[in-house]
Amino acid sequence: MLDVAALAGVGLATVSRVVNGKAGVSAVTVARVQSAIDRLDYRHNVNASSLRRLDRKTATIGLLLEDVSNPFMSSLHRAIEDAVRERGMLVFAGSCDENAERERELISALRARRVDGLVVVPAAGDHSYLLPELRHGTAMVFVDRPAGFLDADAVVSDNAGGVRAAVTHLVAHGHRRIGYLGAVRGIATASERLDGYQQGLARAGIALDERLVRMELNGMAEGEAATAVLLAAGEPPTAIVSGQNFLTIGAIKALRARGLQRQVGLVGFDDFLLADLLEPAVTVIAQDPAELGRRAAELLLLRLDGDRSPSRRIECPVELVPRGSGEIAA
Amino acid sequence: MLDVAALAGVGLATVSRVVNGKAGVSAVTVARVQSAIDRLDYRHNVNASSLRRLDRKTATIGLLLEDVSNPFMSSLHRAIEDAVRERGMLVFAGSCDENAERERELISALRARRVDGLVVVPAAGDHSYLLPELRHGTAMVFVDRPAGFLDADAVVSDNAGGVRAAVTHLVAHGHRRIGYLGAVRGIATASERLDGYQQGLARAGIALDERLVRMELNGMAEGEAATAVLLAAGEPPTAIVSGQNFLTIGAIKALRARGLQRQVGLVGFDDFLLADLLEPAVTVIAQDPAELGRRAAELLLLRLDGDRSPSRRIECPVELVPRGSGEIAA
DNA sequence: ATGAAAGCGCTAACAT
DNA sequence: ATGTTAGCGCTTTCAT
Repeated sequence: MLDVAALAGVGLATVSRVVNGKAGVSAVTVARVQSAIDRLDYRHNVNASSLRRLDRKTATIGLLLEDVSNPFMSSLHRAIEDAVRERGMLVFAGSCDENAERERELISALRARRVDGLVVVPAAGDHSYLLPELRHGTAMVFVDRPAGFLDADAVVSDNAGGVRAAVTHLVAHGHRRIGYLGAVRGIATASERLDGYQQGLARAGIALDERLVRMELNGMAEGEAATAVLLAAGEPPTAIVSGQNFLTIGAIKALRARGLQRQVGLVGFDDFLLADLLEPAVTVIAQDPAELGRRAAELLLLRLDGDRSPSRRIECPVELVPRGSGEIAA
Repeated sequence: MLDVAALAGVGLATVSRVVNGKAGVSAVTVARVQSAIDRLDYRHNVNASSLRRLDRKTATIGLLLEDVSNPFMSSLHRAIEDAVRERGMLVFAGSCDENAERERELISALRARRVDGLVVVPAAGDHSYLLPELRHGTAMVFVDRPAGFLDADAVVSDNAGGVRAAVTHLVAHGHRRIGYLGAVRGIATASERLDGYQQGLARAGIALDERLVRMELNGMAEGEAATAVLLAAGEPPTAIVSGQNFLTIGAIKALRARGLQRQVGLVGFDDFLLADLLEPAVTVIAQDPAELGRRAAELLLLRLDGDRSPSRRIECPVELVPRGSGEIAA
């Protein structure tokens, strides 16, 4: 910057004004500085800038996902990127893998880089350790699940409602023995969805049969194995609700392996690519990850603009998409 | 940091030494400083640190993808994240959407944050504008495609070889009229794959029929439409090779719509989730995005460690995965 | 409209 | 083993 000032024959402050697009510089001076910038291939140092500037802003946010390569998470990612891009902000992305320690490490690294805000898909556990950070003024929004033991903004899907609708849908097709596959209870979404299952049964006046419920499942293989167990039981379910997309795919594999994909009903939480091209096509409760991301980014930007109102919880609707697998009669 | 020094009753430099884990501080002093850090909830400022430090390193890299939410790209992302995580580095991720201008904007923003290195899936076009940056010492590796008009490290798949193998495979199943669906020629992978198609035909002694080739396709819908055109022609192809995963899915839809999915052979470039559960299951030429990412990160870290040797080009093998759609006889 | 100088949080050189 | 000081690139007073 000093070089630019020297070449343009102006003072340091003037270059700073030009670089930051501030008023109070004559057009000729701007042009001179601009050409010096171009000639020297000068690149503004945002880090140094934020160090000195009053608001301390780095125009940078941190995004913590369960896994950047998970399709649901990466759709969230894209929506958030697009939303903050307009403000010239860049996003640090990281994967926590549902690991609380990894989450803390990443947040610590992000803090050290002085990100303006944080969008977090929280791992299970206690997030009260973020209270000082929150109070300090770092904008923070949780997505997909609320933070544990921390009063902070959250944007989530209507998990219970979605699964409730799925159960009701299957009941309407004559099913009474409906199995359920769920992820680790510690994850808020998993326990809310299980609640929805129980509510759905209750509304239909069906007693809960614990033997039809498999929780703590993680990934396709475990979904497949759990489905196999359900199907092998004395009184197997006539339909299954799966609480997560990889579990759904596992369930499909198990059904296929037994030639039961057209006999046993199936509704999965989360839409996925090609669900409509499988046979039968898969009925799902579709979340809208892009919408979740947009709303989260919107809230974050509000906070960054100084909004200090009480924390908000936004619940996005989900949609049951009938495609075939959920319309198999009992 | 000044506060920490005051509370611990030591000098600034000593706190810096402790924070950076440098030798030459007595165990007691370290403990005292550490406890002051904890008490004050002090967080090191990496930006300020890099400003003053000799090597200027920010422990940060930039990753430019076509789209962070594209499954192939996000797998790359994850592999790179994992590789640099061990060094305590964070990654800025961004989507260029095959848009050269967007790429420049992002790179400019990353430069302004003084990233140590760049991993880029380049949009079509001229990348010589990065030469000053490269010379200046920013580590830079291109993945999936080489940079245009810039001599820089690149990690790519064997695109031509993969499509050649696909054609040979179809020929072995009796096909002579093989259609091809490809993306925009400006993208290196698209033109290399088209080359592979022509090579495969040439090796089989089959004359190229331009009417069987559809290029400049973008996305599922265009893939479907192009397939429809091929199938509606006077002498339709008995098999199709698709040069990209979304085009493949489009082709499947078109075949299904005409009930031809068991008559017309299909091999797609890029594996995708559920390709094995479709009927018929889809034969693909599988790339290994995680391996591409690992190799790219490896190269980048070498450069970051000061390697100034001539630029390297690493080509990763691809694998033809026969699943059914590619084994339909002519 | 412009410039000079102070100082953001830190590391490195030089003290001791 | 530890402290003092200069200065990284920048923005912000406060001058003029």
